[in-house]
Amino acid sequence: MPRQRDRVGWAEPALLILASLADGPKHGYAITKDVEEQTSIKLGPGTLYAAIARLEESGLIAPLDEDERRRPYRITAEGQTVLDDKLRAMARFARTGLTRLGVANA
Amino acid sequence: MPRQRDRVGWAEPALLILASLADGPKHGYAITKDVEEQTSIKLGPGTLYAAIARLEESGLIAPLDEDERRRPYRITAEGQTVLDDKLRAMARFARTGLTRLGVANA
DNA sequence: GATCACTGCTACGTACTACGTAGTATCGTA
DNA sequence: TACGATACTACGTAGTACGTAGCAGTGATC
Repeated sequence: MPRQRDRVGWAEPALLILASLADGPKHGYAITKDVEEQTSIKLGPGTLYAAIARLEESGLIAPLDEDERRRPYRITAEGQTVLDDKLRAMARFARTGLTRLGVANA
Repeated sequence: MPRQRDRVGWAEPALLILASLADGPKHGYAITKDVEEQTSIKLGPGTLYAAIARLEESGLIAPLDEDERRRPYRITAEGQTVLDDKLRAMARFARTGLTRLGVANA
């Protein structure tokens, strides 16, 4: 799916959300803001809440007590494991790619 | 899109292809093999050639002389720029995420 | 005290695209 | 000559990213 400006996306919403929750529990809107700060990627509400629902269904995140205006979520142990795996793979991939590009600091 | 085993994908085919071509020109099948070696991600032909077509259309990769059995491609200067940006963003994101997870080597 | 901006989420439609499977053809090799 | 690897085309399905619109509560400002 055409991501942001060019067609080459590097992270899917689910991963962005997981990484955001790795910092501590947050509700949807706070996740959007955090992701935007960290990555400059703006998740629209449609994208965000759909992805959250799928993550919850997969058991990678879990809902907390909801103050009827906010729906906070936390990352589960399984979510942490998955996230850890993915981030390591990403880091490895990025390092290799930068090396291939001939970038010094890789 | 459900990626591989779990639902949390970390790299889109377009990026995998770009990174593979950063190493030098390759034809489709060789890209599949390279990506699989580097990332354990298997790109089916449908996914692969569709993504290649889009990358070519975007000017991020360009075709080379085709030996009628193989269609080799190279990464363009614009492709290198885009790839460099994405990989740096990925590396930053992965580092931040691992830190948040409390991982030592981040 | 009406308007405006921000917070926070729901609902919905569209189009993209990841993925799998089947099929075609060439080549090497045992 | 039959099998496996190489190399790509064609096609259908369903998942999902993304945008827009809408609704509601909370301030701040004038």
